[in-house]
Amino acid sequence: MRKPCCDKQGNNKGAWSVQEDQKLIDYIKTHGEGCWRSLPMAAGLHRCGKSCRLRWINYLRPDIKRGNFGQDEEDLIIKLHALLGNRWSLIAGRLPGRTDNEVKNYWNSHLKKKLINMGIDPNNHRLNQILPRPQSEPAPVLATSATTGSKNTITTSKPEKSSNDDNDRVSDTASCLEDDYKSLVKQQVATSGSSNINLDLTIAAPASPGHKTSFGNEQQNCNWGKTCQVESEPTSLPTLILFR
DNA sequence: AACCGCACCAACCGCCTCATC
DNA sequence: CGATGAGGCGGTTGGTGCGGT
Repeated sequence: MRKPCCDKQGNNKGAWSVQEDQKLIDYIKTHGEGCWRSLPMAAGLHRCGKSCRLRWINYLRPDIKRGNFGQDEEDLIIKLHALLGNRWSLIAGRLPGRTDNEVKNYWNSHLKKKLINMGIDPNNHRLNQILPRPQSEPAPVLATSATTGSKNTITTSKPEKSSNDDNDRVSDTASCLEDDYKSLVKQQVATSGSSNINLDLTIAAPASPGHKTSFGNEQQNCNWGKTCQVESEPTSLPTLILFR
């Protein structure tokens, strides 16, 4: 068993003070990110490196966009969650200025409930058949098969952890869905016009500098490493349907 | 005014992956 | 090639604020 990295006595825990924030900002401005383990001592912080990293990435980074999520961001999160499951860092990488923690919190506190209210299972993005839905509600995302009874519904998101260990990774299904996603992107571009949301699924440096994703580590015999360009006509109707 | 429940979100914890030795 | 360290990720927790009773 490995010892925890933050077991050092005397390290601060809990909320960060303004002074601590300033020390961290000053240090990173001067020396840049990296070497989180040695950063606290160098910066004069009584924190573990992990805590410093989290604080910087989730709160102090200058390019962080704070405030409410826009409707386009919401939609994108839902779509990406359908594709990727709880891969928050990947999803956040598609949302400029948003952090994985923020996306995760927003999902858990807002979007999950929203989907449930719409009669959609947030775990698999499928329509709950028994749940009645007000007529005035907009038609939810849904796979064509969910309403037709076809078995072609693609279950993309990561199900509960207990169900299957393989589901804890970017599934082959997800990579197979890339084409569906391309279609969705194409639709989105056609219907909503310009957007500054980065819909590209390139597995590269995300929106913010220094924010690495783990995608490079998860190529898994697929072409995630390539820029996903919308270049071919969809050969079939996309399984996932846009909200709007 | 006091209490309670809920929602939100910052931060922590444990595990995983990758790099290095 | 296994052991170890560091960084990163996702799940969970705890503090705080707010609205309802």
